[in-house]
Amino acid sequence: MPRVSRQQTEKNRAAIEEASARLIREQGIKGVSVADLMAAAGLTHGGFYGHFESKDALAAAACAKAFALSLERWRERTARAGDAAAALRFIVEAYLSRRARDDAGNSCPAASLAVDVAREPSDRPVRQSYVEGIHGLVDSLAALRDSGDEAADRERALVELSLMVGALLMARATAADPISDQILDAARRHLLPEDGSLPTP
Amino acid sequence: MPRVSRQQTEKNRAAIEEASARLIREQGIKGVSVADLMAAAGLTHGGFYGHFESKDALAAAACAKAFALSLERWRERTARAGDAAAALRFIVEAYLSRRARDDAGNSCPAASLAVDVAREPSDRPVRQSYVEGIHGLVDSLAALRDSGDEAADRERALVELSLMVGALLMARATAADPISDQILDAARRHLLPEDGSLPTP
DNA sequence: TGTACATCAGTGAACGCGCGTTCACTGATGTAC
DNA sequence: TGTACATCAGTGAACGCGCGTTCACTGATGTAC
Repeated sequence: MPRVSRQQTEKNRAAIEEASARLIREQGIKGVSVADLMAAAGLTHGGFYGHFESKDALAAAACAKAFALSLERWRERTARAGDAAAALRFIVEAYLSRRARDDAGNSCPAASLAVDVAREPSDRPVRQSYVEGIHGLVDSLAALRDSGDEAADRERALVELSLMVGALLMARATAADPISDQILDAARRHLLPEDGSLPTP
Repeated sequence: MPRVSRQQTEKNRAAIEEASARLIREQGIKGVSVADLMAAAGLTHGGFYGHFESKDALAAAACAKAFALSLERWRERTARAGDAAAALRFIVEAYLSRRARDDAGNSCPAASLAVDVAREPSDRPVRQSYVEGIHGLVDSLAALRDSGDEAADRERALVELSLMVGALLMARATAADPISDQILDAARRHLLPEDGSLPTP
């Protein structure tokens, strides 16, 4: 059934972006085909080029979308928390949870897409999306400190995000081995030292 | 020129493994073809299945090889350093160097292969290679502490490796943006707090 | 040590398949009057 | 408001291409005597 209303067209485009944001985090940019992505949005592959110039262009849009979703979730957690310390705790605990490890498609693109983006040639638009996304997350983490020393807050945020990304990715790659949980727990205790032992999932 | 001596056959197999260890770290397991890998070893693609049962089996061997090379390099650095603290400094500085960021093919497989391995189904042999490799690196890092508290040394090693992996991967994905160097510097200062500012590459 | 021959490592064409992208077509949507 | 028609979002077949894997073949290596 061809020709669809403008409203529906926009919905379809959004559906392609959202499905792609999930699928490329799960399986990688090269791991899903245009036909896969369109099918996940409930469409057939032929209409793809009416929405995006190329698969590269979609990858950039999907990466930006994934970061936007992550940042939004961080903001919700921050709003729900009483203070900045509690907000940081919520963010870290969710980031390093078994749920996040086992559901790459809904977790942080800074981690899930890092290697894909690193392997893209430097002129590909997805790299710019990734850089902007990292800036957004780092600024957001640094703002939680607000110690007065802006440089120190930012440096701390860079370390926090790096540790979370590394721990999440290694935990994912070693899932099924006991070291996977140990990595997540060690990273969480390091970031939240007041934490004693941990709640089981 | 077919039929080659047994010695040459072994050399060829080693060359395939070594070329693959480099290329899959650079471009990913899915990013290089069997023909690419064989060509990098100076051979044609048809002979591949005389050496390996499948591309999956090669990926596992190449991953193991990459970890073995990394561990060997850590051991050389440790031997060259006067004491354990100096060894840790050598390892961290090399790990978080611009050189390592810009040369994924020769740097730590714990980072370069994390996402590829995480996306492999759990029955693929490369996952076992990765888990064993991580155990080797963690044990090696923990041994450098040797504080008497084995559990604490190991937990610290898990945090150190996670931070290095995350920082290296994010620095790679953001290369060309100033934040890339800032990530490497922040992680290094966190791991080597006695470090003041840094030598430029 | 020398000879005859079986072995098998490597070659390159070929296989079926899925990829990103293009395009003629369809028919409901949006618009001009 | 109603009608006639141009527009264009989505469909599905088709394109050239590269993938992992197979296989008949080649001829130097390794071995039996």
